[in-house]
Amino acid sequence: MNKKQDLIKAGIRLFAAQGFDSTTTLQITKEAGLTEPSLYYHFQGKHELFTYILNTTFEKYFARMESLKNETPSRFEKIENLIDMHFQFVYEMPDEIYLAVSTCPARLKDPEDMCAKNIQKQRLWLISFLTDCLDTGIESNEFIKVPIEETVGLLIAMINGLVRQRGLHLENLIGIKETAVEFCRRSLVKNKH
Amino acid sequence: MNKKQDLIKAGIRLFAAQGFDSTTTLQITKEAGLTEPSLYYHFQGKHELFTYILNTTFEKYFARMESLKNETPSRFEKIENLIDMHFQFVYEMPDEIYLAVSTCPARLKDPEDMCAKNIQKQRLWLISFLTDCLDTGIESNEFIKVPIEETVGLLIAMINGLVRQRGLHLENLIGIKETAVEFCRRSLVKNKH
Amino acid sequence: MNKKQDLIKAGIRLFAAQGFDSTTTLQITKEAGLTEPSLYYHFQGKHELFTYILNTTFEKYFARMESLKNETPSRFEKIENLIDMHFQFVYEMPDEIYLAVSTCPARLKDPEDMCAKNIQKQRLWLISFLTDCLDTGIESNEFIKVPIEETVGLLIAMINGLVRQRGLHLENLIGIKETAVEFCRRSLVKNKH
Amino acid sequence: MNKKQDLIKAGIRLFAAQGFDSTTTLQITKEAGLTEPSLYYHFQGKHELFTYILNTTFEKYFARMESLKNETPSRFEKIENLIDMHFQFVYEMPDEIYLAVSTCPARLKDPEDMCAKNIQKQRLWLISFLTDCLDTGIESNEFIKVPIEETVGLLIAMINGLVRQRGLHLENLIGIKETAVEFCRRSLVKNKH
DNA sequence: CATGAATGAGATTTCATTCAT
DNA sequence: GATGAATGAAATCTCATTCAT
Repeated sequence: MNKKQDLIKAGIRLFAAQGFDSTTTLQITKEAGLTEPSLYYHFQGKHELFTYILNTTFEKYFARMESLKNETPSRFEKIENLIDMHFQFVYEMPDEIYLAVSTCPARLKDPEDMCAKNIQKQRLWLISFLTDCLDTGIESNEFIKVPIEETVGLLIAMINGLVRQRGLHLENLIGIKETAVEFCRRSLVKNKH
Repeated sequence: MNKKQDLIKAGIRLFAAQGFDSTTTLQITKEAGLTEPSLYYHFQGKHELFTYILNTTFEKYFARMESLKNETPSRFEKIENLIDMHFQFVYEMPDEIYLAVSTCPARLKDPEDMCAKNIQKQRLWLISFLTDCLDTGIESNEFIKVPIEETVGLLIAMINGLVRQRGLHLENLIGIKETAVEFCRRSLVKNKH
Repeated sequence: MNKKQDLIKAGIRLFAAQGFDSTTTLQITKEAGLTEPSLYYHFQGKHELFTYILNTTFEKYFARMESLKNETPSRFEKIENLIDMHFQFVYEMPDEIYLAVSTCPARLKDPEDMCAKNIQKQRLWLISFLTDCLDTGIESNEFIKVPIEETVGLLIAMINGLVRQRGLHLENLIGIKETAVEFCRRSLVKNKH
Repeated sequence: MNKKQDLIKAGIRLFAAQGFDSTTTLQITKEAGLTEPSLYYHFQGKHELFTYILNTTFEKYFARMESLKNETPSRFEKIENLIDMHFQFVYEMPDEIYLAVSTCPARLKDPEDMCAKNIQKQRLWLISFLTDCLDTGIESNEFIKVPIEETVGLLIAMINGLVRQRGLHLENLIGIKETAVEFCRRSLVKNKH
């Protein structure tokens, strides 16, 4: 089980850094301290390793997202927690979240591909979560009136953009999460007074 | 010159859709209605074609960005125009802008690579442009006081996220640009009393 | 077309001598005076080369068999011609006929496989041809009364056995064809007396 | 000894069905309910297992053939018994006889190979047995005068063809053995009176 | 006896690239 | 300008075999 974990770790790191096609089985096994054929002992092949990693990652990701649903703070706190969770995730496992958010655009064309399916599922989950937030937030007068579908699209783009930025190590500012949260709060939450 | 343009077009489409490594010279030349060796008549090889496309795209991109500098509306209008320009670009040439914003993370590790250089240049340009906007906007009391560096990072993430979303055809809402602009305006521009 | 023919010839010889699995693409291309990848220029792969050879061979084989149908000698002469044709074929293209008669028992399990289909087609053709011969030969009193289905099975086994023996160079007797024909004649044709 | 027998059985079945090269050690051990390394406990390797099977099979085969020699019926009954024995063998152990009669054309090139040696030995045995039959049968006036060498070749081809046909499950007629025997009898045995 | 884990050798296949025409 | 034919290099994968346990 030890070496299998090494293969997975190496796969996560290399797939995240280079993409699926540019990562060779030799690189992965070398990084795991093994020879090439042993990848085929633990997995059916390169593709199954990738699939395995992606599925595992998405499982973790969806598990975290599910737990957000069950908390019951104010609407905006839900959004805050969503942003928070993504930053938390990217802090704990930068390569995994990068994979989950950014992988395989090449594959998005084939909707049967497991990669496309997960990306789609993630998008639908976020849409459902945020739509619900905005809907009830506007109704309860916590939020100002905004076009819901478009605002949801914008928030998703923002979160994905922030995660990608981090995953690619293009930015590493400590306070950016708070800034993002405040930015959204000012835009959405009605001024008490 | 005609066939060369066909090669470039095919390259843009395929590199954007599949990435550099997953795109083969056969695919490109077939889509251009040619055979493989003719790619080597027009370009030194696959790599030079990619470089050529990326440079051309970034030239167009930077040209548009430069023209934004010379306009002298209010600070927020500058940001609005920046967002606008990206949506305009993604509308006119969806594959090019997707390439410019999202390509070759695999290459980002090698800072000598032209791809990494352009991405870096884009980032620096956006940082400089937005920093200047926020700086003077805050100073002139048009904007509320926000942490500049972080807000700049957030705005870049948002723009990249929006462009990526469109490039991948994950979203196609008509009013999202206006929603994004208003979202930012509410967050940044001081309420005239 | 020259080198493609060389590949085909090498394929015929090697597949006949060693079987499909034991023959490597390197052997084939080397024997054809080429390097390995060129096999993939002319064919989709090793499997397609094999399929191509087998189909071509069976086409030739079936063409010869068809021409036997149109001749109208006595019943026994039809059988004589059938035996003759197989010896002629094995003389002209020993490897091809060996392939046609003996290949790919491993594949016979999958009835969708083109190899199994051709073998099946050959068998059915021979059954139909010989059944017709015996049927009408017995009716017309040229032949003695024999169990038809079983005699057909026997004659097919005999022909296949003779061809295999030759294809494997286990026997090379000049007069064996005549001996076979006379053997069958004595067994089938009524004594004119 | 139990598991060793399972390995042998699996080997017989798979080698007969797929040939030596196309059968993997994994298939064999899986079918025997074991894992790969245990093959190496019981045998030196795949090759030795094959050799072992082939030798055992040929031993049984030769033993049966030897016992035919010692019976002393008429000449034709000897041939009848030979045919009978092969049908008996193919009925009792279809895979073994198929292996004995049809294996490893790939190996026939190397005359040192044990496979080629056995096939050669079988052929020589049959030649000697049948030559003796025909020789004395003709001399004693039981048989008509036929070219001996060629008729022997024909009978061997016939027997091999019948066995192969059965081994490959291409035919399964109940009365074919009798038909074959009568076919030969009519061709060889002098009409009494 | 048996297995989980690993490997060296080698097979098939892909692909960017070249070259003669 | 363009192509048919070919190739070197390398990638994925298979398989008989080994070894520690």
